[in-house]
Amino acid sequence: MSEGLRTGQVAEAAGVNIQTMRYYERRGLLPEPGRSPGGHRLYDDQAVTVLRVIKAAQRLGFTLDEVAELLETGRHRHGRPVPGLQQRAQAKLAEVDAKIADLTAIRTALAAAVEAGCDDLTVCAGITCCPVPFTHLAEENRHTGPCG
Amino acid sequence: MSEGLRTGQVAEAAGVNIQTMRYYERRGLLPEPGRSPGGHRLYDDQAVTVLRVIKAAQRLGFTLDEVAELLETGRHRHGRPVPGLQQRAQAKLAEVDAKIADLTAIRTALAAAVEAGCDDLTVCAGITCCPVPFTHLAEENRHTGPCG
DNA sequence: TTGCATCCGGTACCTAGGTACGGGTTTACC
DNA sequence: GGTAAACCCGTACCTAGGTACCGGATGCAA
Repeated sequence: MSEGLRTGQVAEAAGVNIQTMRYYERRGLLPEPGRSPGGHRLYDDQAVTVLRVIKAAQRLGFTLDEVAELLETGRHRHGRPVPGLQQRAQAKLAEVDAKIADLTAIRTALAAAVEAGCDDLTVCAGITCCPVPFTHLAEENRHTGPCG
Repeated sequence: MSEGLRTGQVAEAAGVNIQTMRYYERRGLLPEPGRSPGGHRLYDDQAVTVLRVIKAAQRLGFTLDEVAELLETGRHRHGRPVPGLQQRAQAKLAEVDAKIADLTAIRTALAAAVEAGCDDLTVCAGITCCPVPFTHLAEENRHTGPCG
């Protein structure tokens, strides 16, 4: 019976381990799929997408809890009003913006290093670019605090 | 003798644990500082900056190994030609650009969710925005591979 | 010189996020 | 109906990145 994708197929398509899928299911990141009469999981192909989204968000430094939040914000349960969702979404948005800003700073510093042709370079030996990179990133500890 | 900052001061200023500093030192992320006659570490205030940079990069999803690479690219040992540095810098740059792109995708989806006023919304119950968010993020597995 | 805060190195422990193993079903195909 | 591959659940184990604890030494002020 090929009514839906089996665990292995989804895992393969998304490039993750089967055990990882079950782990995500336990953590509530991956919705529980239907089952075959014999108890085998049967996914629809959105599962693959979800998995890829999870992995992408993770690479960007979100924890699994944050990813869960992100996903829920995104799917927002179709019309059922989730209280506080607006605020959480706003907060997430700010967080994402901050990350983009930081990455942009890194990007700039990196691009400068590349452009200066660091492989053979004595030019900058004293200018701003050298002593420590990405300085503007670190000027304040705006991200410090209860780490949340 | 207050010739330089002591471990505790630096840790405090950067918002990290003292043990963590020693850990970074062992990992080669934080250069070994000078010592007092009695063996206590004495840092200059750049150490604080470096620590903050490390933490910022980490929040963006870089591993400590990657951060080390990033830092080395940035400081590039003042004029001593490091072979292959150009290439590594280029690669890092591409990586950073990809991250920015992904974050931007997430940002867009999130902004849409906010703007649609998800708290009371039935409007989109069927449109692209709903079934799974950030779809464009996941369309291909461009990041898949040996995970490097 | 006494005393308390701080630091030292070494080792043990902790959390997040997986991954592997084992013994037992289910599926799918001949 | 037989059988190999894939799946089930539960539990144990692993890596990265820290953190905590310990007994002993140092720094510095009174």
